[in-house]
Amino acid sequence: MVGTPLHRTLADELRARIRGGALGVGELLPSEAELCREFAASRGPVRQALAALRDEGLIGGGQGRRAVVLDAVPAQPFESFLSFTRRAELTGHVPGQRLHEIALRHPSPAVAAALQLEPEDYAVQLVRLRLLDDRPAMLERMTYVEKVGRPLLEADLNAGSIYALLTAHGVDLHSARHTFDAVAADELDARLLEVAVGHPLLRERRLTRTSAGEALEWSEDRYRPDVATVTITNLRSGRGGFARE
Amino acid sequence: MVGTPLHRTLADELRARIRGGALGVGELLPSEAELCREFAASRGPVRQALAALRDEGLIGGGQGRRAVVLDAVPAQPFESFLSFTRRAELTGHVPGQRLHEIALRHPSPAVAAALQLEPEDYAVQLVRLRLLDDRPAMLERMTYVEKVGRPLLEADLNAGSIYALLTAHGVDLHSARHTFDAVAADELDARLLEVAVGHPLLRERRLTRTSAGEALEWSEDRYRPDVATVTITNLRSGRGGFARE
DNA sequence: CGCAACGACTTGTAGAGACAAGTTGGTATC
DNA sequence: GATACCAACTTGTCTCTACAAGTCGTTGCG
Repeated sequence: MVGTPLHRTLADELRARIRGGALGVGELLPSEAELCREFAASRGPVRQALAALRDEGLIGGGQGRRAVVLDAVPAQPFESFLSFTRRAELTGHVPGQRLHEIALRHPSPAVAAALQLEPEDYAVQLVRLRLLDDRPAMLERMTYVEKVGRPLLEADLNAGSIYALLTAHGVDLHSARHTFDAVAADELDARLLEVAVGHPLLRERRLTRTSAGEALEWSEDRYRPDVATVTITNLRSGRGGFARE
Repeated sequence: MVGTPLHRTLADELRARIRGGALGVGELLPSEAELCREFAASRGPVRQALAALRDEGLIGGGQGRRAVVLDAVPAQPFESFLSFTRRAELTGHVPGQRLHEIALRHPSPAVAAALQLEPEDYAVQLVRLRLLDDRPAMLERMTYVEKVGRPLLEADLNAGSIYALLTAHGVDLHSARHTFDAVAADELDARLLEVAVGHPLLRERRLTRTSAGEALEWSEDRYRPDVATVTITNLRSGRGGFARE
């Protein structure tokens, strides 16, 4: 693999050992010096890789103490935050989707402003109905900046998770800002979600950014409250979890 | 300050500049080389400090590009998660409240189950209207286990934050689970929030626990979506922030 | 036997240097 | 004027060195 930074391949290798069971929970990792020898690297990249695993909650440790494997299956708060598919699977439901439309067009001024786009820029917009156990659960209206959205035009959007597709394309999803409120169902909502016009729906508006702070995606999701809700758990000190069900 | 690592004081200093307004949102940070000169440090600690701010979502940037301030108000995860009062103050609004009723009674079976109470146990229940800038914003129906709720019976609930009152009494609030959906306004909602019956409202149901896992509080809050919404920020690796406005 | 001191090992912190890779703005050319 | 190119600047990555600070097992003394 040419082009991938050393610290990254190192982190991937260690992650694989932990997930694969070569390093069990509670076991000690090799010391930094040993890792340096093994991978013929200096301490910099080794420490960078270990810091990454520490951030993910995979390993712990402290000054003077070797790093220890904490958990083989780390919480993936971010992934489950963004992926309806992943969350449905984790809660034992069968996710599904029906693409309503996909288009390449100039977004409306409001959406363009959220994504920091110029009036002449294009964006990929799609409307998709999400299902839980074959029942209409959520209607998502998503807008991607052109560069990110291009691959979606050729993908089979009835087949899988957009989140998985984007990360597979190397898209750098880093942070997301979610705003929740309630709205009355409009014409389209009512038809696709199979409720009456005016029925209360949970609305989630989301802006997703890269680590550089560039906006990538603007999404407006509307949930049928009797089929799907959004759940968050937060601790006084620690990472927050997130779930949809 | 003896004993604190250089990269930490550096991060603190930069954080202070951003929060204090010396570095506004959208502004570019000094380059790494400039920071090295200014603090007479090498690039190591400087980069460590910048990485910390990046993790917090305060700054962005990329290879070849200077770091840029993304957000001046970093997440205050737990406190702002629970306190309407605190959040309103942070966003520059004036919070208010009008107590509708407070009672010591046997809770309904559903609420008793959520709080793991026996049928003969008492609980303190209150209904309170929350205001933002004197406009009705949210109606909260809260239930506390008797031991925790007792002090509330004697407190002036029109004056301040219950969260602040409880922590002042040494109550060990540790984790909270929030579930969001949408409901139609009922009779009481409509009268107090000044909307029509059937109007869509954002509903947040919350179960708060001690660090030992005992349930303390069950709350059902209903937001007027045109006055108040709920916002969460989550990062790929790091704690999620939370805000109401 | 209990305990303190020591030493080997480990991670945390910091400095300096070097090159790669990306961005930006100015300049020369067509 | 539009475009291609280049040079300066900036961040990303990596190496090497050095010392501080913490952990832990061992050793020797009381």
